[in-house]
Amino acid sequence: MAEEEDPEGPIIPSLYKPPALLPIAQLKEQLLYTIETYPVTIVVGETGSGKTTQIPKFLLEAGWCNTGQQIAITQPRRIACTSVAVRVAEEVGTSVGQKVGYSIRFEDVTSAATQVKFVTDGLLLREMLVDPLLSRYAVIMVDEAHERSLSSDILLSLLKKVLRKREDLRVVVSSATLEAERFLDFLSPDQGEMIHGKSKKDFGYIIGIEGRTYPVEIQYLQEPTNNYIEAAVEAVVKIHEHEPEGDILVFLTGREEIDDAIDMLGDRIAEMSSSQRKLIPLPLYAGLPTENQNMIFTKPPPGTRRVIFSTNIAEASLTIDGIVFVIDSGYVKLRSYNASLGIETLSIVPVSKASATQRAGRAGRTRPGKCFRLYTERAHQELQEATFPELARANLAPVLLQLLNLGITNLIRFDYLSPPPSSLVTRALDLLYSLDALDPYGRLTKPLGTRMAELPLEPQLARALLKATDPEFSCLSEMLSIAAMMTLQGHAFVSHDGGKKQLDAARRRFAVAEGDHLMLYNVYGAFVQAGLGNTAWCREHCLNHKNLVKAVSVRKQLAAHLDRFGIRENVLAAAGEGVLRVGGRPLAERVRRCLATGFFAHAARMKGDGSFTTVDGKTTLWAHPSSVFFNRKADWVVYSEIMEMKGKIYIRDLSAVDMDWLTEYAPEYYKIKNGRR
DNA sequence: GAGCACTGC
Repeated sequence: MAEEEDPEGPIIPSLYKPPALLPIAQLKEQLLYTIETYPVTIVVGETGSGKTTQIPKFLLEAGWCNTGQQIAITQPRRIACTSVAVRVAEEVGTSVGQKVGYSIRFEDVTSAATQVKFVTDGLLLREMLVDPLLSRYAVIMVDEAHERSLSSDILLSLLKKVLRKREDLRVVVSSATLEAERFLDFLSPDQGEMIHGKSKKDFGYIIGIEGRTYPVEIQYLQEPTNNYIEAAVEAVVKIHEHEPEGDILVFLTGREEIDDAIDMLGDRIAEMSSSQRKLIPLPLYAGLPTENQNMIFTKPPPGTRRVIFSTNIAEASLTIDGIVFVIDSGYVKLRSYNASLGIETLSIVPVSKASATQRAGRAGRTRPGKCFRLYTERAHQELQEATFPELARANLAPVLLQLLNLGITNLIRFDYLSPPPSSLVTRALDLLYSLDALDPYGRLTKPLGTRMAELPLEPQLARALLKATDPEFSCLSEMLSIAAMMTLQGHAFVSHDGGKKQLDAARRRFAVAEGDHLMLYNVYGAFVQAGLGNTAWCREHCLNHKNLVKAVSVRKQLAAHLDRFGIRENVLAAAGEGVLRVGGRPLAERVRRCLATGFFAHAARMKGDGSFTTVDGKTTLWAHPSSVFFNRKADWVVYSEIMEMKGKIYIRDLSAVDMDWLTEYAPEYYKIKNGRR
């Protein structure tokens, strides 16, 4: 390639300003030159720039796979992998799974012929267990890295290490403008350091690509509002009265707000003249049954305007055609982890500027649009630049377990893109130690720790599952079903027509006095018996068919992992004909004991008023209304999830236990706890 | 007493 293609000469990252943006086709030669020349290329691609589809094609044509290696493009979401793979395969003129394929959990659509592979970032991380240097790839493109998902952050840390070992590897990172320098600086050698004969300034390069979206006019409130739901409905009515045709997308934070807004808008529509009434409100959130979600993708009758009230799902995960107006509340619900209490919190917080920009952009995909922000311009200036990375606010136990399994021993000084607070790291290590996944020296135990790391489950649940084959528990088949159902995170049930009563009645049909885990087990068993394709049965019992099918896949995958460990499910037990009593203990008790071996740290005791307290008696907890213990007596329970919402702490997935079991299965944990008191 | 934003393996 010609020397004069070098676009700007050496760059100084701190002074970097995106050069004039060019459409991707015009940048083909420059992109290929940069990737050839530098180990790291950062692509600043605006929305609709075609980076995800075109860059892999360019690399393929330029012969990057001629040596038999592949090109991997990571995505944070499964849906992106499949849809982009289909499109690129079409453009290349093959069917998916041939030259172009994708690989996501439960679906590997690749073959010996596959050269370009779209993969979720989490799955590529798992692949590193088998192939730590990712030697089968010539180029790895980390797409949407600016979203700062847990997996892509970790992946970048690991790629930094791999780049130091593999001179031939090329890494492409796609990013928003804001983070470009940070990524380049992170992946590059330190000042004065040389890697493969390259110094900081000739290790990487940033390229900007022009987008193909339409301009979006932004409007702010003159005065702040104290009720953004009302303000949103007001804005919808104004747009409907004064603006030309085009659908409206409203960003709110959750289901409750969406339902309220739709009710309020319904009242306003009722007041309108019949010629004005052509306004269709629609809800959109992840928990919505699939058939209702699909209404978003069906064309409305001509002459009508749709108003979609959505959570953050419409910000990046889902694209809706025909949106011309966006109304942005300026808020989002965000999960964070309080390490000192070990409690997750779901709270409503202001969005970042990056989020606000992304939301506004949703109005300009088909023609010029408008975005109405329900806050003042001044408030916007005060927003954080970008959303806090997930790594810095998550429960780190699962990811640390995975890093240990990859041979990374010093987790405190690991080269994180954004180092998490040390309290998060120590809290996670404490938990892993209490679960016997770590020895006193912080090393992964064998085989328990390594097996826990390999299972795609929370560490506590992984431990309980691995304990299920102990003779005193003998409940592997049951624990497999329970673990699979627990990965649905409370989404086994769904109310199809908004009927709360029906939903509660359905839950009661499967409920048992022992608790929620055995209820989930009952649901799983009944579903399998009814038939995997029996959607009518699911509807009748307010069950989410898609999710139950997923549970069946998860169960299969877990069983396959265990099989690899040499742990096999007893076929008789799987058919429900196994030994029901071991040492005089009924099966249900053995399951609850087994759960206690994983969730002993999550114990609580019910008080007279139906609320719970933690073991130290300091914190009041409430059974989530979906629990069988919401209106049923209990003494001690273990739970699998604890979350603070609106100032109240809820526990989910509860099972009744004896206090003695806790001290029996986790003597050290409870000895230490007592010693401290 | 009254309810989970969104992803992923």
